[in-house]
Amino acid sequence: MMSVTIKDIAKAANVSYATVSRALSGHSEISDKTKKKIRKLAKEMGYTPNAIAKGLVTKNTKTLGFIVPDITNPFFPEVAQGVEDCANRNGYQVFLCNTSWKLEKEKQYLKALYGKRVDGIVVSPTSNDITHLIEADRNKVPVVFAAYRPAIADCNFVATDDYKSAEIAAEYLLKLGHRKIAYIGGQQESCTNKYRLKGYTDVLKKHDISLSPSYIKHGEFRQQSGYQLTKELLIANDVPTAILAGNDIIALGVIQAIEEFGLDVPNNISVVGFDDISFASLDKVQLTTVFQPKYTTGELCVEVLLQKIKDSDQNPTHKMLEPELVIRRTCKGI
Amino acid sequence: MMSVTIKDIAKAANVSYATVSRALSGHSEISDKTKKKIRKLAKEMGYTPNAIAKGLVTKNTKTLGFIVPDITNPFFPEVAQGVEDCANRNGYQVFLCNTSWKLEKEKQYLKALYGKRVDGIVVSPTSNDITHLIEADRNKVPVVFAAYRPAIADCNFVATDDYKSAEIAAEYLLKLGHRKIAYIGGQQESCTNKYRLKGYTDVLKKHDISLSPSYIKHGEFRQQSGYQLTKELLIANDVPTAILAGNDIIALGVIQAIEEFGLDVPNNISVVGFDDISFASLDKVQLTTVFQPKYTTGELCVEVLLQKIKDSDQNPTHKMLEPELVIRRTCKGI
DNA sequence: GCTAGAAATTAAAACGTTTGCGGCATTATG
DNA sequence: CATAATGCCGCAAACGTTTTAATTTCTAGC
Repeated sequence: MMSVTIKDIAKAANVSYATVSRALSGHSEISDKTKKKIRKLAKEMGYTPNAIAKGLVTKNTKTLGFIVPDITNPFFPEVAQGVEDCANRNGYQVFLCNTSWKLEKEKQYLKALYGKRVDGIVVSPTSNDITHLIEADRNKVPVVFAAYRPAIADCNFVATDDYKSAEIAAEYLLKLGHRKIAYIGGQQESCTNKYRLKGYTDVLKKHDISLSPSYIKHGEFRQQSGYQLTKELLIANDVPTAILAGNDIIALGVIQAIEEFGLDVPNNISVVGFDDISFASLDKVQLTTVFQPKYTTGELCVEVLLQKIKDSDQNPTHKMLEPELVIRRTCKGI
Repeated sequence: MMSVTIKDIAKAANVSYATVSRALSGHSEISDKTKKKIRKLAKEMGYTPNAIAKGLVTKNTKTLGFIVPDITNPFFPEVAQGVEDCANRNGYQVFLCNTSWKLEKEKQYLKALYGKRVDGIVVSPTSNDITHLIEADRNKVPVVFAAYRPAIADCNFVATDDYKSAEIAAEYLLKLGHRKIAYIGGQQESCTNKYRLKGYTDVLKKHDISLSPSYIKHGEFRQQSGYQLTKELLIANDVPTAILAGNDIIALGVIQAIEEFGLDVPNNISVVGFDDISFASLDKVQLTTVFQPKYTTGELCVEVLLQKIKDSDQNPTHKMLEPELVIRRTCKGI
């Protein structure tokens, strides 16, 4: 498995290896004749440039990292697709790193990515503890946050306005006549969750609706968690007429629990989610939810990342994307 | 953003950089005293080893590539999870490459991965044209096929027995009394599809059931494709009583088309899929399907890959995993 | 206190590229 | 025809590691 190097070609062509390098890369003074000759030779010999040797001298690897908390939630593959496509279009490749919502893994991956000298990192953080990411951004490698709005101003992010998303959803439920609206969230500490929760509580407050603390529950951004939490909620005596779920897969769990409990969606309880993952639009599901531009988020992330790579001391970019209510069949007026 | 190197540490510690290297890597003769001193220093100075420089000399990058056709199909994230976890456990990282079912992209990625000198590649090929992958495996970098059984014997793969899967499904449908069973497949050329199709046709033949060619349709492994093809099927006059879908997401499209057509699943038409993606078990969906051990597939792939990396001239490994019929609510007896 | 041998350290080469600088042909200029 | 300008190309250093061989330092035995 000995691979052919630039030196082998140089020997075969009887030129210096500087010449080979120039012929292959193109962007240097070299005669057309030798360029063609060498390129032909390289092809014949089955030469594949060693990107890692190249990276060592040029100091860039044309590689990005993408850290996600849960590749199994269809939300992330869709943004990953955006990340990947855009990176690819610009000649970059991406390391996908899945943390399974574990901060420790996130830290490990960050270190590994930096060790591999990726040119930049887009990350959808696992928790609200992002000090390591900020530190990396400041001293080591450009970072942009995906689908996450950091509390600190001095960093790049592109996110959908979670606060507004929750407002829209809550307002919609209110308009339908609901007053007893529960919230089944994901990780309580997560930024996304905080904004959504705040959007929800603010709207209720604005309409002078007192919210019972038993109506607010937190777990994880997982179907199982939504299921479990909803069960607990229903077992308690005061059943709500509507449930705002932390995201779509939670919503799926919520619905499952409701129906298993013998109640109907939307006749007994209305449910709305967030994200609009592809399965939400399934005929059988028809989940009312708040759309987030997932693919676009991914694309924009690498766009700002590439900007940052090109010009390292530009001002931080913040992109706020617009959510959109998509009404399907899991909500009903009272 | 100047990173600290081994030389900086050497200077600070007043030793040669060979010593630093040894102190950090550990597996060489060095006194405990200097080892501790240097490690402490390295930490203080915020040293992160440059994996790419290391890769250049050691000839391995502790990096794997994983090429998938469609990250958006939940089947692949689950095997990706297996790939990633297992790789991670063994100190490897993985490049995720998404081809969107495009052969050209697959070739590009293969080249890029080899350029980055990954230590191995697991690939779920996009088409049945795998010559480039075989060539790579022979001359450049170990390759193992995931969820794919190559026609050529001399290569590594781990796959679920697609032929058997289709047999099981078809037998089940027959047992329920169905005789008019259609097949809505994915890419016709794909290996997976061929085996599943053959399993299906063989079983029908065995039971002396003539199969109308209009009952066999091919498109892509996508929901939209299943939807479209089923519409065409239903418009023609001879409506089947059961449909075997090429995989679960196709099945979802199939069901959608059937219901939109005014028929009911399973009362008018039974449907079975393949894979058992997580959404198949949704209360609202309850898709009868043939389970494939997705996570395990991923894990096993990297296990055999790591074996192959360790011992490059060992015999090819073939792992055949067992499918399993999971009966839910989309099938009914006649 | 000397020496043999072991243990710890250093020096230097190597990995496969890119690139600045210098030199040699070749062509243009007067 | 001599010189200047230009175009191509080669030399060699550099990137940050690991590792082999050589060298120094230490330890122990006498």
